[in-house]
Amino acid sequence: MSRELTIGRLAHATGCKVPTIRYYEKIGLLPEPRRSAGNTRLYGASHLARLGFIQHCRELGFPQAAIRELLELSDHPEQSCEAVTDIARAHLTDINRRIARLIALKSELEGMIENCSGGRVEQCRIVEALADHSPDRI
Amino acid sequence: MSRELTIGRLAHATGCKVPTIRYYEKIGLLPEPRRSAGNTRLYGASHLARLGFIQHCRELGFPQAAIRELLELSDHPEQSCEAVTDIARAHLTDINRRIARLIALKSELEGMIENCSGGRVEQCRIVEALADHSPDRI
DNA sequence: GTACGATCTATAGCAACTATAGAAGCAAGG
DNA sequence: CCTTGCTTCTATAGTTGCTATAGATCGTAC
Repeated sequence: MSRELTIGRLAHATGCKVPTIRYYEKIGLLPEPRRSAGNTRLYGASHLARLGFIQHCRELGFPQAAIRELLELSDHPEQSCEAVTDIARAHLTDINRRIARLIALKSELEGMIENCSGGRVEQCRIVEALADHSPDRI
Repeated sequence: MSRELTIGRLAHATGCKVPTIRYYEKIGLLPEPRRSAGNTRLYGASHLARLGFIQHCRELGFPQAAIRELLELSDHPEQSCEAVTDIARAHLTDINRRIARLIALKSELEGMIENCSGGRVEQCRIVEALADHSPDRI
């Protein structure tokens, strides 16, 4: 009769795995839901929304600490949203750093692969390049 | 009188941290070195080279399993280097995937930040966007 | 009533380290 | 010779973000 969800149904509704939901509860991202007589977790609409929020943050790559702050902020709608943009901007900076690094790796790897003519490991330019380690090469 | 290195000197020579060197030994990437009378690890030139190889692989983002294979291959120089290029190419594919994903995240984040006019959390477009979770949005 | 799935708890594992605690070694100065 | 102080040693726990496992119990359908 109730519209409450068991953990399995919540998982199905959000695409989040069951152990992950329990994990989010354990680390305090998701509040503990009420339990049925038989000790089964029962979730309401607020849990569904909050888990959706968490998932979207995770998909965007926000670390747990940032998600914790964002949830805290969204729980206090009367505050200024400056802190929210700060978190988002910090994350954006981090993403840009990671992109730059990956692009550098990409070209180094491509160069290595290109130079390899496909003989024996003995003459392999990839192995050679990997072995040639000078600390400030990158 | 010997040119052997203690773990600290090896760390200094490679820029790798001392616990990391012991960790690489524990997981079998670096062979166990001989010990002094007082049980101190003593490394030779081959360890230096191998650690350099490992570090370069790590800098390029190769996962442990790939490094293990690459080391194995470089220990057998008479084999064909096809397996080496396979590993490198697989890693390149992975890097490209990660770049694509990060660029997508970057634009989503940028869009969210741009839309935020900086009022209260209540009206914050970032929080709103995060709360709006539809599974195939990404 | 019984069989099957879902749920429960607690624990261990993954990558790839880093940090900590407490003991023991080693080199140089007084 | 002995102390001071740095290294090194081992073993263990913590990090992030989960995933997997074991064994017990619950809920439901037949």
